[in-house]
Amino acid sequence: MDATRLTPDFYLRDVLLVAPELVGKRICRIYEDGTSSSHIVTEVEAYKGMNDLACHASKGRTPRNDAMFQQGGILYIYFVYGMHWMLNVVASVENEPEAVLIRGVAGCSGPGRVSRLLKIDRSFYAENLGSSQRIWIEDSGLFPSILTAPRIGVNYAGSYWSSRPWRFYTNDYR
DNA sequence: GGGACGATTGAA
DNA sequence: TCAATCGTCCCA
Repeated sequence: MDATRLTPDFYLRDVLLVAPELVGKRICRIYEDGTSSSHIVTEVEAYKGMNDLACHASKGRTPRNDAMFQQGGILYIYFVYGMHWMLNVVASVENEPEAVLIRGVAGCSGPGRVSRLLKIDRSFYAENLGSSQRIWIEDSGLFPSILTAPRIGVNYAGSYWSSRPWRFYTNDYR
């Protein structure tokens, strides 16, 4: 079923390589009732290391962001605005805190909506995409055209970091 | 213990 | 334009 599941080495690279390559990949999910779904990733954002003031890791390692400091290939899940779960894929090697926020899949735009669609919650914190039986990412064989833009909702990080073109998306699957 | 704030969303 | 809503983190 998951013969094309991405292997750990895919994630153990710089987040600025991993993030754009995740666009067009297929995110697969098996739910508790046995049903399943898969969706093509259409929009992501890269958060890169302790110097990136928009990245949670810039505040130092805490229980909340610990997953981002771990080896790539796991999920970093957090809760914001009192109501939304954010789904992130951890990239790079241990102690290089980098992650990719999944902002949209085909037919569903917005990070909070994606998590609601995929029924993501705290229980997915640090879930391993290489071995999980309920969520993983597959190669789709697709090669969408990728566009870039500044990241959304990070003005608090200052003009330099908020203007990095680290949002990657495609319009190929609308 | 108290308070500020957020990688958002949906409605006014 | 603005309220909803609460976990996390900093300061006292």
